[in-house]
Amino acid sequence: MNTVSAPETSASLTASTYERLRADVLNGHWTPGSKLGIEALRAHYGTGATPVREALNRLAAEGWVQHLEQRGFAVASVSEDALRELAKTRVWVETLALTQGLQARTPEWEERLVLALHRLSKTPRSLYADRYVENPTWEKLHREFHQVLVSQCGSRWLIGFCEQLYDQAHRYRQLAVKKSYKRRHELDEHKAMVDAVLAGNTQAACQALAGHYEKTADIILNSAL
Amino acid sequence: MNTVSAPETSASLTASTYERLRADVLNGHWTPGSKLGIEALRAHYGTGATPVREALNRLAAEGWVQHLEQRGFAVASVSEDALRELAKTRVWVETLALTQGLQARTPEWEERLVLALHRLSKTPRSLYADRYVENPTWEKLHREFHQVLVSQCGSRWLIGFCEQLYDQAHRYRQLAVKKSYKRRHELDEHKAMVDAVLAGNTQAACQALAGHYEKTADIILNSAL
DNA sequence: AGACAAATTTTTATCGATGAATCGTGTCGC
DNA sequence: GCGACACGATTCATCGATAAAAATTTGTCT
Repeated sequence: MNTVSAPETSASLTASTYERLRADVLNGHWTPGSKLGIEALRAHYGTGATPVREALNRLAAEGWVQHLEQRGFAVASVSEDALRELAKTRVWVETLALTQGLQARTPEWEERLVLALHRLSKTPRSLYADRYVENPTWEKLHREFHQVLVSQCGSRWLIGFCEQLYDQAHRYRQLAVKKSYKRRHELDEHKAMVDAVLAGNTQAACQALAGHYEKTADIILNSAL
Repeated sequence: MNTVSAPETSASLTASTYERLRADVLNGHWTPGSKLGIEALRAHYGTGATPVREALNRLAAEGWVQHLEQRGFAVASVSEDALRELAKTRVWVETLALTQGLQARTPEWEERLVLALHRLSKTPRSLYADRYVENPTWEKLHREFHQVLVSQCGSRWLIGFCEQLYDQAHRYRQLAVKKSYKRRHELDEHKAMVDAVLAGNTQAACQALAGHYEKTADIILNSAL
């Protein structure tokens, strides 16, 4: 849709530090609960304290890091309960978004959905067949697929919430995958959702969606966070 | 519940600047769309540029201000469409939260709700009977009431979303009230919700809730934003 | 040894100054 | 008359230095 990457040195230092730091929290590079000392980050990302601090403030507002008044920042912690709550919320909120989307469905949306699924199906989840190595393309397309799924709901707020929850869940997935990667037929699950949407069957679509998220949460929980 | 105010010089400068700035955006002190120059804010809040900047970064992440790369910050703009979308989303999300809350209802929750309504009913909306002057106590209790209403849903995410939406709607209300204040029987509406909840009637509760928000939005829209 | 207090080190929060980009304005050429 | 360009004035983003807090170590006394 629009130009994709290469934010290398483009934007402000704050912006690029924010993105890198965020990505590093998301993919588990910084362990949940661990302290994010200014000096350490400053050195790691090769900037001054100001950009680091501003980035941390944004991330704190978004809930990725925790700000302890007068004693710095720490990576937001994780817990089994929090994951269960997250999964539950996702089912609720995305069911809502999907239901609304179906009530306002258009051929154009259906086409975008089919296309997103097609692209996802053409991309392997892992870079290698024998062992799991994260495939950035798959990750991007997967996020896009879920984004399209809720994009028809007609509320930018709701779409934003879904994205937030997606990213939160993504972190849990990343953390789990580091322990053990479990093969899975997610393509079938995605296809089931699309089929239900194309058939205009709200109930089936929501059920597929709920099943998908519950399964994801179970897998993560079983990998012993 | 806990100590309320007087964050005067207590916390860090960033924290207090954040709170004050946020409050000023919420109650319309800074006009939507207007520029928030660092120097102006620095002077107004009597601090250095750093705390102002960090506060702005948090507010940007929360959607209260807009950050234009390399050209500063501006108060998030408003529009009729945005308000309609906001109201719609509120109905959806709070209906969801309320429904879930009712499915997990407890005597303790009902008591908190009754109490919140009682306190609200004892407080006048305006400080004066003849003309409208915002009553901070009423504002606080009103927010609390709506918070309690959704607090039983079992998802901190959902509760957080509801609060975000409440605060967003609050800004629109503040902006509208500056143009014209319209007397209204909100107490009856609040009572209708509580009654429905106490009766365990999910449908009636959600209907009352939806009506309440739609009416609010209409009043604001009619005051010619 | 354990508890407390003082002294030291580390880290955070904030300031003032500087480099860098944007904006405004006036001039020149067509 | 109007757009391209250059120059100055603002304003933003970032740095290095410093004051203020917290954490850590050391030292003393019971």
